[in-house]
Amino acid sequence: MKIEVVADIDSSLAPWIGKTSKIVDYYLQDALQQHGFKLTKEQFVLLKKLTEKDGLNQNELASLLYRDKSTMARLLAKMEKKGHVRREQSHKDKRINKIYITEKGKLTFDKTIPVVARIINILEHDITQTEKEHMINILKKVQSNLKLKPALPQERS
Amino acid sequence: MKIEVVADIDSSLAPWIGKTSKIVDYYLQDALQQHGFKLTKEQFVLLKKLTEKDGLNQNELASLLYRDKSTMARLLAKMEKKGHVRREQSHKDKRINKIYITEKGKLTFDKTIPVVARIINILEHDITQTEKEHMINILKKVQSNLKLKPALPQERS
DNA sequence: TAACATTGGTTGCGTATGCAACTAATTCTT
DNA sequence: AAGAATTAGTTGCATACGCAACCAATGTTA
Repeated sequence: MKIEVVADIDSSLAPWIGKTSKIVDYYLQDALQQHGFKLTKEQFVLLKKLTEKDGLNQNELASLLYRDKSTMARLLAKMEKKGHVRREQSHKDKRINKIYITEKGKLTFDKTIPVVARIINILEHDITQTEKEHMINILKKVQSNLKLKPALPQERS
Repeated sequence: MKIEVVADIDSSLAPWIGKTSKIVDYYLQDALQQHGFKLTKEQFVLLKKLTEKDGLNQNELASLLYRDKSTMARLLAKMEKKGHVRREQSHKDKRINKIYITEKGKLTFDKTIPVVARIINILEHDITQTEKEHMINILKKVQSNLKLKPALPQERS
């Protein structure tokens, strides 16, 4: 009887999603290191977001990247020290730090893109466009199923 | 041109898998805390594995759960201190610690299962069995696409 | 306007994670 | 059998993560 429930967990989506995500992260991280970029996956994602939208504050970034504001604060501190990112206190509201990507950050990001793109190509090998879309739809459904329930740190990405 | 590549990344599977996994983890963690279990998701997964197979050594567990042996060592130290797990040095090979789940560990695990099962039910709401199987197959394909390439810490789960 | 509430950001804490360097035990080689 | 290589586990280090408590600035309300 207990065994049934355990089997249920195994045949559910959750462990598959989790495990696959872990593997993807691992390869991405590995690729980023091997090519001499001292970027972590998280730092790459941050730069990507900043490339799309500059001048957000820390909370907004945390929200968009689905992390706690404290995590974001520390990530930004590291990135600022490395010179990839600039923190600028707002004049109107002195509580707010607006975040901008620097030239160095842009450069690093551009150099990193092909590496990431390569991993993505590998990982999607032999998967059709239809399958991809189908899968993304199911993933969206999983997300919205969970979004309905309790409260998350913040919003979506 | 750069924008194209960025768009490529966004429409690929990787970010969807990652984000969904993050959300699932978050809910699982939250549910485990809310019900007064002081278990983390990792600790739950460890107990689950031990329920299925007792007496493995640390490296084997690390391998099965897809983590570095140092991470596993520390997780086990915590679980041992809590009394969920017992570490027993092998007589034949004194390097090896065989890991056993304790009665307390079993009890905790059993009480936790319904909580996890509930999250799984929520997350799979409105997803058909066929869709589920289809999705798991694609996830398997992603995993094997990546497994072919460089080297991972260890083996599969 | 003074008191209270809210908001953005920081910090301490506990956990998790992988890598590299290390020790002790075991196995392989010569 | 002695020396070399391998293996299991540990530890230091850096990063990441969320929560809770906190501070300072802004907003709200009485």
